[in-house]
Amino acid sequence: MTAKTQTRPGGRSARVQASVHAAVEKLQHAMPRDAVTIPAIAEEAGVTPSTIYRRWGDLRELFADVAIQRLRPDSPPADTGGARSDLEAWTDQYAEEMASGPGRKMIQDVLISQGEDGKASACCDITRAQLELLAERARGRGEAFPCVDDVLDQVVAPIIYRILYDQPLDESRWRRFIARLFEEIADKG
Amino acid sequence: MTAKTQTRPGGRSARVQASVHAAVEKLQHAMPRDAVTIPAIAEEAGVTPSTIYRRWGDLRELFADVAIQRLRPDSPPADTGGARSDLEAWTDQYAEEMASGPGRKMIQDVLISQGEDGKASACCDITRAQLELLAERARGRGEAFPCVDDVLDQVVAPIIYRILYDQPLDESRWRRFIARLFEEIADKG
DNA sequence: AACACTAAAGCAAATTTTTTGCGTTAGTGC
DNA sequence: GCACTAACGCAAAAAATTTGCTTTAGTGTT
Repeated sequence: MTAKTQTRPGGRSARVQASVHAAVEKLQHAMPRDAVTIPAIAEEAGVTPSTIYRRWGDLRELFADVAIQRLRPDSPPADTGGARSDLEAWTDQYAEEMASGPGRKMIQDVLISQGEDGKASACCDITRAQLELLAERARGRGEAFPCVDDVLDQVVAPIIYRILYDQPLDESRWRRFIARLFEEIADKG
Repeated sequence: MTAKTQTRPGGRSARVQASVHAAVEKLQHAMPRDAVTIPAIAEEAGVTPSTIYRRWGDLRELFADVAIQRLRPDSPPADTGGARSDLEAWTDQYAEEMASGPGRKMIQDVLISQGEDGKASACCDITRAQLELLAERARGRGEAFPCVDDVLDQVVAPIIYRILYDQPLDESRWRRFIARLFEEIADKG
């Protein structure tokens, strides 16, 4: 996952990674974001700056790395008993989380990095996986559920887009988008 | 617009801004992006680094500034004779432009900056203005046109979202999204 | 047209960050 | 336990950013 944790001679990632990540999170709370420098993180983490430079390259990559870990949901989406209300509940929580100060920072951190590898798409995949879970749960109940890509495009995308462009959506609006998707699959059924 | 171009004693922006912008664009073409440094830009532009630092703060702000100017469309959207085909044509061009290498960089540059001011929302506003133009044109012809916010949320947002997350949409998909919006307003009419 | 006023730009020194070479240490597989 | 490899620490060198002060160029007024 973090690339070098595999079984190869010489690897030593776990400890350093943990303390650096912790240092980043601590400093991000303690001071304005642009004041968080690599030398400062290094000192807080008890490692040398060069370690961080060599391992992450720059602040952006490091921040993105931390952000992705925070994005990873710690619990599966709530089960409210019905497909549509499941999706609504998930969306409400997702939107709130993303619109929050830290949430926006995370999105930006991930997008900004996009150095070469697909760190950004990894982040999107996490969301998709959550939705797949909801879809599967619905299927298990014999309920209809919109295509996951459609949910991404018509519900998640506008939420993120508006957050990025500083004009957050309100709940009634994404509720409407969800309603549309369910209407559409109802027509076909 | 660029803040200091107003009528105030002491202003001197125009010349420096022009040469710095030009230098940025030239260097961005000539070398990998991370190799473009402020000192290099300063030399190319024939100004002192400190001038750039004081005026823009850092590379991100400067890049965003340049990107926004490039985003500003130089011609109004094509007139294809009908509201729906106008929107389709505009969307095709927009998506292509944004999905291109330089387009993606621009999006990122703008989003990354988001220092304090609403540079990002300015960028969204440019898109909105284009859509308003299409809507007005349709109105002039007596044709129905979807709500601009709906177009932003259901057509533009997924295009940008997918580009950011490195999984670009294909044409048939946004065509479908456009179709949905037109169906919806047809139902109400 | 000259004058006063203000903010931007130049310059250079001080500071901080980033890069780099090399020796050391810790984790892996045999 | 042994050999091997990559990550880390350390320190010097290079590059970047910041900062105080001076000079220069626009603006508005008389």
